Amino acid sequence: MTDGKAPSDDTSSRDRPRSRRTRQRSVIQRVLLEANRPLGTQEILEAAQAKAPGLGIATVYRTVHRMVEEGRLVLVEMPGEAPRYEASGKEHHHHFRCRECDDVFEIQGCPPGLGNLAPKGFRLEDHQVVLYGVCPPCTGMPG
Amino acid sequence: MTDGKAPSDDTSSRDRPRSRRTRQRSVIQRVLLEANRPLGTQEILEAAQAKAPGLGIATVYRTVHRMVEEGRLVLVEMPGEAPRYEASGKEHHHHFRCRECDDVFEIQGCPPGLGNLAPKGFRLEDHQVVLYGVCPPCTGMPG
DNA sequence: GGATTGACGATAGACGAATATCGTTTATCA
DNA sequence: TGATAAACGATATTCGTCTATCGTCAATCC
Repeated sequence: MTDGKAPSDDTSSRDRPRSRRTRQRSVIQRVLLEANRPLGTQEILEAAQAKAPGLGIATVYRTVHRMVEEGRLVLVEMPGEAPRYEASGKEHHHHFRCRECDDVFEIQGCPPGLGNLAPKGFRLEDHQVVLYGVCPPCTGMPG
Repeated sequence: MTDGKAPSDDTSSRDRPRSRRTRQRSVIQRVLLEANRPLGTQEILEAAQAKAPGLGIATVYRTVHRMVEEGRLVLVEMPGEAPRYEASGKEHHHHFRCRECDDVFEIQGCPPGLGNLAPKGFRLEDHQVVLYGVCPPCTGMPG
């Protein structure tokens, strides 16, 4: 123990310094919460810099971690790629990755029968489905 | 062009030096081809060192890359983890990752209805399903 | 058996992602 | 408005993975 401030046992908010509302932080939060798809740290940085010039990568990491801890953001990992982050609270869903633009999109729904895939003896707790292909814009289609 | 040796257009075997059959290489190959699950480079190293003491990590990478190029091995990537490799030529399948021992197992079968998951406008080309849970040994069950 | 050279092990270096550090800026509140 | 310290940007450092280098070893062929 280094400092004994508030005797809070609540792990999710154990005496963290009172947070401040800064321009950088709100811009990053808006970028993430308004995006309808998971974003990587570099994407976040670029989008945020458009509205807050000079914003640094360290602030992106700081803010993203904070939001994950607060439960407002969830980590989205695609095979072989750096982490992305998306707003939490959405319904169970999966993702589609476009091989042209590398963007990741949310896919509603979940294939039935997943519960029967695991052989006898395996305790199935969770699953993840990743679809690969080309998104509408990249196929040249309107929507 | 830097050197114009043999005028071979075959990409998969363009004038590579004649390969030699060494103890290290055959041990690594055996480890991979006899494993019934994808292995990471560190796993490969440890398993191979049991049969070829002193074997180094560089040889693991060299051999694995060579086997991938030769089409005898395929890359298996799990979200947020380092690459694994498994023998190629198997039927279409997916993987189960045990949260206890971190091993990855092959899962036969494929959930139906995957083709209908992608919304209109998305061109679906491929997919990957990852199951998470606990494998039989780790549940304390016999098999 | 001896020459040739592919393959080896050890390890330094490259690489991308993430974290730690530190002096400066600025949100917050008395 | 002024004091306080949270948050900032810049950047050095760390970390894990992978590659390049190089002197030595040994598979292969004559």
